[in-house]
Amino acid sequence: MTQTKVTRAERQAQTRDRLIEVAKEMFLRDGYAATSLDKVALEAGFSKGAVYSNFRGKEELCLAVLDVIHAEKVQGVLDAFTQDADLDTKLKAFAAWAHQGLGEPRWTALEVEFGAVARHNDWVAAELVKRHREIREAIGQLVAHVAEESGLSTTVPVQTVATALLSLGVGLGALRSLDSHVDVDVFTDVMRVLVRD
Amino acid sequence: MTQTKVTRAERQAQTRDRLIEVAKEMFLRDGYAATSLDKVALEAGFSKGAVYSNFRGKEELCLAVLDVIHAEKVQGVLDAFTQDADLDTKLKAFAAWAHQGLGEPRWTALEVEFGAVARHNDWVAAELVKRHREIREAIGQLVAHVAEESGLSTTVPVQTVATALLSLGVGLGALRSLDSHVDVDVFTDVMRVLVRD
DNA sequence: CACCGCCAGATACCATCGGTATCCGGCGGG
DNA sequence: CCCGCCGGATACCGATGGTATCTGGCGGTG
Repeated sequence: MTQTKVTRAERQAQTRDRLIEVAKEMFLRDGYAATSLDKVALEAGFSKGAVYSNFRGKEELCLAVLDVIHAEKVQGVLDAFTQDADLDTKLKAFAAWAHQGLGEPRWTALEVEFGAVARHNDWVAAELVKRHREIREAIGQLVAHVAEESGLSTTVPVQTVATALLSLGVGLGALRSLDSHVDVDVFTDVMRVLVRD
Repeated sequence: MTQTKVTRAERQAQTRDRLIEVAKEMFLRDGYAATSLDKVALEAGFSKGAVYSNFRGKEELCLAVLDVIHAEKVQGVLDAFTQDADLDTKLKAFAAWAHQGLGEPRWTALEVEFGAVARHNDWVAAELVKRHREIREAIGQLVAHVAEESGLSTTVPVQTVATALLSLGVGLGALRSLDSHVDVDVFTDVMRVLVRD
């Protein structure tokens, strides 16, 4: 039985999580600019005041949302490559994941739209850059690990591969969010070329 | 001596061109959302009414701006590859152009930010997709031409190369507009890998 | 156990923006 | 020469992000 014995801090944490959850859905579906704080708060069952009492503003809310999304993405990549199988199986698993990842949800679209916002606020820009560097670092380590494990070498430095894959993913996703005819397999095709030797 | 003998249509065309010119500068410098039509009109020496009498709205103004930018970009690429020299010289010329193209101006940032806007307006989305397809087509033909001329074959289909290069350029530019430490050379590195055999 | 300070969240309000409706003044055809 | 037409100006609206202020109930204290 869940006691109604919840401290104020716990209540606030619940409010915060619910706001992030609702905001994530709306940001991904409608984009950053088209999602108003009023609508997020209302959909979550609160008023705009709740948002401003949990986040410094719209940007900080979006950063919190991006943190959740990034964690999900990292987990997805790890799941694909962690299984005990040969490289081709792993690449296929990753390709399948990338397919549904670059397919419908508009993650990269949100990422780049928010990037435009960040350019007007040094603090937001710094926070976003920090996250991007972590992601590139993670990709680089993963690529290095996979390459070594499979006895392959990359055609260019690992850091270049990481930057290329992140850029390609972001760009491809952004293009695809407009034109679903853009071929998703381009991503894995390029990836194979970069790690082949 | 330039006669003041200008028809009304000519005057309006001048107004339109001036608005596009000013809007291009402000969109690239501050981004789409952060550029208000009031400021554009004022900076151009007109009022907001002039904007709405020349364009259906902010989106159409931005499409006109993108047309100008696209034309400049295409010309830049052609200039790099049209010169009569060996492949490596051409690639170096292109690399130099890409360096200053992906470096400071925030073209790709504008492109992806406007892409987010386009998702809420079918007509705008269609117009943008049309332009993207033309660009990919142009890149594809150029790559095919260069490869054939140099007796090389691409490691993946030409259309894939074109999509990869456009996506990579867009993504890399978007990332770089936030974090200038992201390596520009990634673009040409990947390009070399894709056309080498 | 009663009381009161404090804080999460609500409410009211403001500036700015894209967009629309309406108006004005000078060009150009009759 | 004159009047209709249209490019551009002006006034206004609804929505949005952000700020200031208020309030009611939780939780530490005597």
